Amino acid sequence: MRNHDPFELILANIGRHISLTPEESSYFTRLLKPGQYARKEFLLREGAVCADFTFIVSGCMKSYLLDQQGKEHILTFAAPDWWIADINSFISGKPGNLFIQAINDTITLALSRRNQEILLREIPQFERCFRILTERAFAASLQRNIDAMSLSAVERLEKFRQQYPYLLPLLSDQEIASYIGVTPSFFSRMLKKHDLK
Amino acid sequence: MRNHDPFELILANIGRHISLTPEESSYFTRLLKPGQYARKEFLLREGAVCADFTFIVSGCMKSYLLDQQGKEHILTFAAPDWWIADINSFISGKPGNLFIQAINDTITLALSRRNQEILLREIPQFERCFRILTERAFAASLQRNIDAMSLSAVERLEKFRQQYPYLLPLLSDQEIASYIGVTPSFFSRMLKKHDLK
DNA sequence: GCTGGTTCTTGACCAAGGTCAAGTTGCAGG
DNA sequence: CCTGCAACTTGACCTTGGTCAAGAACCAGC
Repeated sequence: MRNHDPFELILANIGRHISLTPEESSYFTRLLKPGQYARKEFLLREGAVCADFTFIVSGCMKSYLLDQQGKEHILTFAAPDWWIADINSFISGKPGNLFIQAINDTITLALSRRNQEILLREIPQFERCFRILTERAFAASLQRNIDAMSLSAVERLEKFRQQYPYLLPLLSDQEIASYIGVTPSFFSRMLKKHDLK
Repeated sequence: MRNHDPFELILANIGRHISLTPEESSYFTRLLKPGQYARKEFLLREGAVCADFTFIVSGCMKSYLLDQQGKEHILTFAAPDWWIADINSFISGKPGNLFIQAINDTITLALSRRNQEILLREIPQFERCFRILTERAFAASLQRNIDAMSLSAVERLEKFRQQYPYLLPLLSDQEIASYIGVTPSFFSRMLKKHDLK
């Protein structure tokens, strides 16, 4: 029997941090808006306000920005069971500079800023939940800063592969190159030179 | 008349996010442990568990790591009214790899993990407060990732100077160089070449 | 007013990674 | 089965920033 409850994954995600009664769970899920995105479809574009905190049910998304020269820099990937947003825009309510785009056909659950506020007011435990989620994301982001400063491109690639093995089959070389911060041509040379194919 | 209440700054910091009764304020401040550090003194060393979330009352601190080649990479500076910690170690309870060191003589207020737990249990509003603080720190960290990927060294320096003008008189060139991710010798050349002195 | 340690500067050389353009390969749609 | 586009590769050359070592400048303490 397959998984017929679209909320099973997100409730398990939340349940790792707080315990909800069935009523609370159902209150929560009613605040979520299901969405689906075809491969390459955008959830958010540069200049738009990021109104939602989005949970990935299946598929995969990426957030990236275009620099002054129009080059794409990938900030994060989001696989199932992860959240994605342009945090800066989400917390400030101002237009952001990130794109969020589906890498694959993707099914999502969106929690809008407004509904998040309602949720936090009605079930204050969620403050705790979001604090913990944010702490972890923050720690991961700091680690990425450290890696960018102290590791070579090859080391960053190795680390990426070990850390996110399940992402590898979903991503093009270009996307991995962008995430670790090198150009596609250097990435290609790097694979060859170090026999990393 | 000078500021005689050592808790004034931290209460204002908290008060930007939540409203406390006088009783709550006093409950909170009793959970804080005052500390002072002489210039160059360590609050935390590599391999130790970071047990405290530390608020800077006056002075200035930095967190950094040493890479495999023994080079120092500064992750964050903390001026008065800021918090500093090795978040990774703090949330996991495991030994971390950061040093936290006073740049100047510094006065601090430390909230231990244990006391934070008590605080969160007794005054759940603090969940909200720490969620917001963490969100902001996370957003800043993401922005730093973006800058590292998409800006040149000179651009990163300019941005740093604009963003933290009050830090400049406290820091040596080496420290700024380390923060923006270049060597001291390249930093020196960079200043000369672009007349940035 | 020395003396010693930092910090900063500079020169000569080096290496990691970028750029641009021209192929190749691969594969999806018709 | 062909066409067309996107992804990947490769060559020639360039730029940014690193390394190492030596000297200059700047204190702080005595």
